[in-house]
Amino acid sequence: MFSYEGSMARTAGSHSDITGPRVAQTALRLFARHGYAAVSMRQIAAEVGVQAGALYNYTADKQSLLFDLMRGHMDELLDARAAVPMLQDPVARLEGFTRFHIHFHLERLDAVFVSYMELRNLSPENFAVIEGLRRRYEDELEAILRDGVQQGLFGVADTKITTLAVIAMLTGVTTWYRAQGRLTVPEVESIYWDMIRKTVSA
Amino acid sequence: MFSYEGSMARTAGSHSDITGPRVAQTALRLFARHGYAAVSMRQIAAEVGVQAGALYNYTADKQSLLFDLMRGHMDELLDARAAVPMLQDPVARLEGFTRFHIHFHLERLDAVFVSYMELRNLSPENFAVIEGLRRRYEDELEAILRDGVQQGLFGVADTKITTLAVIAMLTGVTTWYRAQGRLTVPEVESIYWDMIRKTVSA
DNA sequence: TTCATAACTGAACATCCGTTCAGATCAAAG
DNA sequence: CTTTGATCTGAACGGATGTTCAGTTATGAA
Repeated sequence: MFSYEGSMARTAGSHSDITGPRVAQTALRLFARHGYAAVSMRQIAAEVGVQAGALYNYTADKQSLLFDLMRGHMDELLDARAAVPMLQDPVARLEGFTRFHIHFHLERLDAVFVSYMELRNLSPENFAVIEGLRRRYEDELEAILRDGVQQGLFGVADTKITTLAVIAMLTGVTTWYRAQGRLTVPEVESIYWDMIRKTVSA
Repeated sequence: MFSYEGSMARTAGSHSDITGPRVAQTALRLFARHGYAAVSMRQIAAEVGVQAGALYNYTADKQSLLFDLMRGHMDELLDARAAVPMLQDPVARLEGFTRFHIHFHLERLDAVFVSYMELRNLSPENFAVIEGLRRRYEDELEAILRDGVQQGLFGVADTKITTLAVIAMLTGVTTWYRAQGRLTVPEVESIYWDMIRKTVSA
């Protein structure tokens, strides 16, 4: 009389609409926490609650898993940005960009972390894609600064460098902000906007 | 009659004063390029020109290799900073800090990259040590800002946040600056100082 | 020239890695 | 109830991982 508790096949209640997103969420969290190279497919599978082989119903390989997460993040970023109505005044546009950048990134700490730290773990072709999307996002900021300079509203020595400096300052908020801290997101936005406003002032 | 070209022991010309530094340099370069977790002891050994086992004459284990590199970098940072004569005027101190930070970091791109990206690969005890050193460095900037605010020279809403924002902006220079570019290091220093000066202006 | 020791090799250890796949079981449609 | 396809298991693949160590040779001092 033998009884096998562990089955060797499809498990009760299993459904790709549930497992699929769980694979992505779990991979994102583990990649953010420990790094892509340090996380094994078996670890991801264990946290999802399946065997490692089952992951390959949802991704072609580990590299695609990383790339799809980063690609999805960048698409979300550009889509969300495009959904904001375009303004005219460079100062208002810069304030809008600043506030958008901060709250968008603070709501996606894991994705931001992975999208920056794991660039070197992308294959060359995948890297080129992500890099292109990132560039597209930064180009808007550069355009804002250029327009502001042209209209005599901003005092910026080098537009390209200032673009990267502003992005670096803004993204840096993700290293210290925690939701349970003393400041709300809008308060943080205002503090950074005050700094950025002065940084580019004439 | 047999002849063995490959020896099984100490190689001609081998000396720890030469191999030791080469191990450290090679590990730093590979960790910066591919990440700690993605680099194997055998890869490091191959680039140094020894077998993997020989590395253990120079480090207790892989974790110590990483920690010693980061620890060495932070010590260098604090020592180099301490060697600069202390000034009185907060504005002059902030300019000095800005210029120091930029050229020190631009001269050590690999070490900067590793010291930031590989924090999560440190054991908890090692992490605490590095974190403490980093905090000590940032504390000087915070003191400068606090003094400047007290003397009415700076207009800063939140000293702690501004400290981190300034550091983030400054360190961001390492992501784009390359030695063969169009700007010299002093020129880059001046551009960033101009931005920082305005960022904290009253 | 002798000899201690510094420096390294080569092999081995147990364990982990990403990925594949035949087969088993479940879910859902007919 | 039957059937089809979706979902997962468990085992296996070849190879890589960090680390240890007995043995071997070069070095440099005595």
